[in-house]
Amino acid sequence: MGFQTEMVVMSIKEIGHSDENALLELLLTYKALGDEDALGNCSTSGCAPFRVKHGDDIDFESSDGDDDAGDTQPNYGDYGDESFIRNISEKDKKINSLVDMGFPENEANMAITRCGVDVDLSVLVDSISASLAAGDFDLSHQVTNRRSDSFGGTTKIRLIEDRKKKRKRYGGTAHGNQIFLDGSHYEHMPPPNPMVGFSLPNCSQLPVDRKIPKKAIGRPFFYYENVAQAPTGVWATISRCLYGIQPEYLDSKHLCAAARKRGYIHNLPIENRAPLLPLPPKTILEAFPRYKKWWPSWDTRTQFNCLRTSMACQQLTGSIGALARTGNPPPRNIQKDMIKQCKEYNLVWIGKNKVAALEPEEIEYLLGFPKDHTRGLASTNRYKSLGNSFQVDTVAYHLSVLRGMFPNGVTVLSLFTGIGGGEVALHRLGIHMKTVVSVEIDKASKRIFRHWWDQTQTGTLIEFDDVKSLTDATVASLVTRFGGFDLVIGGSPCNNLAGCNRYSRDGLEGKESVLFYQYPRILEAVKEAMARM
DNA sequence: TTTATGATGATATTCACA
DNA sequence: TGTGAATATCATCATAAA
Repeated sequence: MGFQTEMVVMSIKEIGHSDENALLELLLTYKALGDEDALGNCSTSGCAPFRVKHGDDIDFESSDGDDDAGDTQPNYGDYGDESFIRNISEKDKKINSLVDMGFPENEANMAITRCGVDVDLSVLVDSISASLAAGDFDLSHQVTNRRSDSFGGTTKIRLIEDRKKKRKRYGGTAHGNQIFLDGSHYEHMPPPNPMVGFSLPNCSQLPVDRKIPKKAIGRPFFYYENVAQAPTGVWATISRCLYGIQPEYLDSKHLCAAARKRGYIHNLPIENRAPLLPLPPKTILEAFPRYKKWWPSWDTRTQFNCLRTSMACQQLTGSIGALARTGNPPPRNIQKDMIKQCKEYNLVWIGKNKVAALEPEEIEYLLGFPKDHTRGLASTNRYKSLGNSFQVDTVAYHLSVLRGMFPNGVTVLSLFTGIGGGEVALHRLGIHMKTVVSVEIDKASKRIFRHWWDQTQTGTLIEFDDVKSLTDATVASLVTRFGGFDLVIGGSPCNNLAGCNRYSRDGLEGKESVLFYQYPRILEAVKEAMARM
């Protein structure tokens, strides 16, 4: 039948999800009317409750059809219903449901294999959509007249599947986008080179063709972050779920001494940004002059690579020290091997022929956190929490535009707070936080953030553990209580997106990274609640 | 039970060169 | 412009040690 996800969502919103026959009947009606007439032209699918109307606005539809009174469960796109699957095996029933929605049976089966049989139907829909969409999306940020044509023809699907099998997961050639025989290609939002965002401190404004849909303009401002080099198609999906706004890709090496290639999607103004002062050092030896004494001339590094969550082991640093003693200088081929390891693990020369990993305090400094911000945790946990955090100077540069807009302070909804990189950025900008509603599940990170808050802030801190437990009803209640939010900020888990994950780089449908979908769900709940104020 | 350690590639981009 | 080599990457797992 070839129904689009949006069509399914609209139908469910209209009649609920307990009446399968009525649902299918309505879907058929939509189909008979023609996708475009019923739904508008749509080039989306990665996130379920995303609907594009005719014209130039992009509108979200809340995934839960009611006002969430008494809503206590995570419900983003939740139209799975146990009564729906009562009489037959869960897997078969879900496959049948998905096939009835127009998905290919093999894709439905694969989605259940990927996501498990217990997940909501919406998760399976999103998984299949993302999978199929890889070869079926228009790249434009704007709404186009290109019809999605459901999920493409059978031939195309098989072609995509064959290609996927060959590539195993997210692969591709080393050169450019995948081009199919029919001329289409995978959705792709390659980061620019150089990765300098829309502007840099003390540099002239770059010409930026930036379009923000009407509905996404203004309060609440939002700021979303994740790794720039996510698997192909991930940023296109993220962008679609965040009003089609193009990511601002920026490598923090342009603001500090460590690389951190990240994508940021936000609706903040980009004029009149101001960096934190003093500007942080941009080279290793400016940041840590004491290492100059031991730094060999043949180690030509001037900046660190990405500061990650785990450090080099002693065995590695010891073996590099031994290699360093093979000559003065060591043979070129040995130098090459050593530099390769030093780059990968961000090692520094702390003595004669002696390298070591950066200390947690040094990483705090490079990332723009106050000294001892994470002190109190075991060192491995300090590395982990820091590796997962923002580079404060980078984020502060983007958030700096809020200073003039909210002279009396801001009310913040902070999702995936971690150790509070966003809040530290606001604090260092001199922006008062009247209230922060923080959502973070990791107890150690929560403790770090709470201690920092108690020491530096006078505003109100409200904490939640899990984004999934922050229901639309709770969001509405918070909006009423605090008069809305000025800023919704957060970077969702990158575990399944990061290139260094050798085990579960599963994309946005991965176990942790799937939490991304909570961000647009909650953001939209905030916007809807604020619209009712 | 918590923490530290060492081993575990694939993917995608960048760059040099023909 | 096309090709191959070089390079970078918010990680995870099993196991040992504390």
